[in-house]
Amino acid sequence: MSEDKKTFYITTPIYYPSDNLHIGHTYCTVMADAMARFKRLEGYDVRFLTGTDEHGQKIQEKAKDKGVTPQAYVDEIVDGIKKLWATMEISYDDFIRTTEPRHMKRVQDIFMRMYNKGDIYKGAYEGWYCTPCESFWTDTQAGENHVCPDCGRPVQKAHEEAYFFKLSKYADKLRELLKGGEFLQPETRVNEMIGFIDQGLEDLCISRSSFDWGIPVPIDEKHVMYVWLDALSNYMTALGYPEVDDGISSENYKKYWPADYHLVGKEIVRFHSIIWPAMLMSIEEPLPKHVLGHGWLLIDGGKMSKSKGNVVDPVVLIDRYGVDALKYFLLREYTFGQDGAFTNEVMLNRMNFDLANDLGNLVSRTVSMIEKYCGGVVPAAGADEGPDAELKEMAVTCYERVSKHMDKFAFNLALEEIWAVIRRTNKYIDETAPWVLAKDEALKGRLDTVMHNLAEALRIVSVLIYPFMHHTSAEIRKQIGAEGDVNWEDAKLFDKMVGATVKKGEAIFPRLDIAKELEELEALKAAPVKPVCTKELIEFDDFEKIDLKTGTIIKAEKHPKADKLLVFQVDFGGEQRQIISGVAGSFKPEECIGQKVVAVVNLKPRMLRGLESNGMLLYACGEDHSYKFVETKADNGIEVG
RNA sequence: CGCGGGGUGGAGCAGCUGGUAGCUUACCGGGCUCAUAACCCGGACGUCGUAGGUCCGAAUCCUACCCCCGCAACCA
Repeated sequence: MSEDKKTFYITTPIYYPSDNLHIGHTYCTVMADAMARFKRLEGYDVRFLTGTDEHGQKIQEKAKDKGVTPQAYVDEIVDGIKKLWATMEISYDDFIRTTEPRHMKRVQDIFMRMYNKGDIYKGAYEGWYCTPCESFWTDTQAGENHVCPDCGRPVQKAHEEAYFFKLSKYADKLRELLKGGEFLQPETRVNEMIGFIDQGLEDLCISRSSFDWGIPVPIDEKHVMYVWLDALSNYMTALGYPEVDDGISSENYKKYWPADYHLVGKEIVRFHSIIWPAMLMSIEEPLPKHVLGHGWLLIDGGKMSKSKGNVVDPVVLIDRYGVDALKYFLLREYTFGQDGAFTNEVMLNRMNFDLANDLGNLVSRTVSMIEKYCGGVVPAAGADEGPDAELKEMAVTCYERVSKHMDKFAFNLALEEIWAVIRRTNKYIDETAPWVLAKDEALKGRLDTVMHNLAEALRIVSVLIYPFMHHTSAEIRKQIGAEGDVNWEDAKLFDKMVGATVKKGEAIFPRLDIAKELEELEALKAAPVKPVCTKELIEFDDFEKIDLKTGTIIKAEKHPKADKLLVFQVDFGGEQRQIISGVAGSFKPEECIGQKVVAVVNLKPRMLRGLESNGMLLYACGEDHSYKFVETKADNGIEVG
């Protein structure tokens, strides 16, 4: 029997353990977990994979800064990630780490398959090199000013020998794949990807020799593989593909590949819908059925980032509100594929209104009444009356609506349907007014029917919410006395509870004092103490070389050919200069006029998009690129030192 | 003309394979007392960014424009 079960293979991205995970990673993993649990409940043979992508320059550097080996560095962070998933009871079947031998050997094998196919060639990769840091940077990383993102010093254009994958060769097939309409969702991403292909695919650089924390290229020991092959192939290597001589069977590959769904963030949709299928085309293996790009959780209207200090730590929220409340909120509040605003207030509102008021309170009042009116035992029902039929109908058909939404990963709508049943049940209590029935012995039969229906409705709810909140499901079942394991088929029935013994327990979701919680959450996120000095020490002579002078901006305008640049004319009391700054995001030109400033005036002149900049204005610069002028009260042209 | 997303009652969102706008919350009024000051009912509040167009009919399709926000080869 179980041999014939339909399989369902779902993956999350493998996360990059350069820092601890935040709520965004949790969001993605929670969705995958809910889907995996749902499919298991529906009877599928589910394989759920998550893991970590542990190689690369950034991790090598972080480890170096910390004075540990890269392996030791990632081990510690991965340990934290696994603990987080354990706390949240993420039901993954396998956790793959790209530093594991089972993965590395297989990636090398995949490389060789592509190489032997003639899809990999040696070429030169062009980029920017920072000699003091010995780091290689891409065009984007070096930015318009061509400086090292790390130390801020100028970088030189440089060539690095590297291996390339003939991505361009697959452009037509990829376009066809995307136009098929089934592969990539949501659909809005499809046009984006086709547009990207249409502007011309370049071959992909897949190796690096400027760092060595990676999987060695099998045919050239000077190189390690760049993220593409290394990370993307995890989805197969974890299943034991390809067969290599290490005793791990590829049975799982035969069974579960191709993947049903790769769940990914919108920023890596491109890699999963272009590079990944191209790789698979090269090694002639089946393509995943679907790539799903989910949206981001935005904080204060912007992306969460460490430098802004607005990273939301899931551990804090779990400690305070519990795993289920957090999962419910994440799944209920946001629409798959779209960005959503995360605020503590939105979260606490959901927890209070939906969980405490609607569900928690319903459980509480139901169990209390059955104890009070029926001696704690769920009675048999009499004939339907009044709203009985409507309640039953809504409850026993809810699974259909939930399934329909889950097929589209519309977790929010699935939960909304379940909550419609919960609300209907609350309403049912009002309509039937059991406390009135209880006063008249002649109405005992009717009272029993109502109590029975309430217990059944709650039992169905306990089944339906299982994939999303299995603890809550269990707690409800305990309180209403539902026996046995959760079974999807039971969501279709309305007569399982007669004779069950209810037992009032703690409130499953205590009501929160939102104002107080908001205050405490705010206090918790008190900014971590940052060291004042973040750069290497310099000699006094080095400092002496910098010529700082005061001045006043007398003219300001946008750079005609650049979005981020403002062109200032600055008066230094005698001499007037043109200085360009990348601060268009922080100021409007007109509001800068008359601004007193401090400038470095012995910086070598530099052309910026066709206009010369003669010096540099000083700003207090937030890491999120919000600038504030360093002001002075001195007259123009005064030496600063 | 770089690419993309979005602009819907006070707030946050859904609707967008076209047929006179829906959900949660807040607000006002009422009901109930089994329950976690919860629950239930009713009400007010929107010319669906702007201007055109297609159509018997558009928030939903087309065109132009305005305003926010991301991305521009690796931060879910």
